[in-house]
Amino acid sequence: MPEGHVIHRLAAELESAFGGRTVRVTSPQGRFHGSAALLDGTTFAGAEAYGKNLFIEFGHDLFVQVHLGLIGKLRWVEPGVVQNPDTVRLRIETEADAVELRGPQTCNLIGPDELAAVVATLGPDPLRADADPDRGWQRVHRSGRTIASLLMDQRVAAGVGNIYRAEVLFRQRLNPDTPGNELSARKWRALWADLAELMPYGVRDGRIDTVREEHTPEATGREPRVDRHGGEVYVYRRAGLPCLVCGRAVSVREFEGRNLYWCGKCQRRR
DNA sequence: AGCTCATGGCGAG
DNA sequence: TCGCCCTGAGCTG
Repeated sequence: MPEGHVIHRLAAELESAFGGRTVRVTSPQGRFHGSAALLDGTTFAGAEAYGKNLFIEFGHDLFVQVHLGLIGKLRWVEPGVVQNPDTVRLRIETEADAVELRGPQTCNLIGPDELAAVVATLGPDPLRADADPDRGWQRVHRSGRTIASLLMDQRVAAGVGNIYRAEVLFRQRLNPDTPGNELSARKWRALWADLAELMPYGVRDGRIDTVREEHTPEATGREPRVDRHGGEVYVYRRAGLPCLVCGRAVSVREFEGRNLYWCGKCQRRR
């Protein structure tokens, strides 16, 4: 379940559990064994998120780059016993806390130069204080690609994924097919400001909530999405259900290999 | 028990 | 644009 908010939340949790402590580092699965052996017994120096990338520093200038991809998970577990070791790529633990990494797209031991190179490929991250939204705009306003495509491009806004894309486009009442070069600077700024407002809630709560008070299913009498867990959203995975604002059935279509959700009535305007 | 899908991203063609 | 990688939850049978 990884969009940027999850990664930032994990970075903070890792810091608070392991910061400054000597840690056990292993790869029960074996696929990261060589690197884990190098890190075992070192000091956990810090963890930081850039978009969907997590960088964990051990000792001095030894970084593990983690990217969860679509199915990867980093979970807190009981210290001591390892369940299903065959899928645990990386495990970090002290006497008090343990965390396990399964199914990551990336888990690499890198140095500061490689870290800088990865960060250089990323656009501004709405969750970072050092983000410069204008870097994203430079790409958007020169592009004939649609805003739906551009928002999934990590060079435009690092950390945004399929849920935040759908939700922020809905909240801004923006048609997903609007070409970047037809978007006004004002609309881009509003889009960015909305992401910068929404995503910290995701970090704080560990779930994505985007629905304003007056539009909740309780307030409107309309169905929430069927998923049992997860936050309250306007359109993501609500295809066929009535739009929480206008009542029209929410649309879905496959776009660039992913499901794109939107309301054909609220988001008519480009 | 098996199948499908998922909040990503890459490389081949 | 497609296939592929990694895992596990939530279905179906």
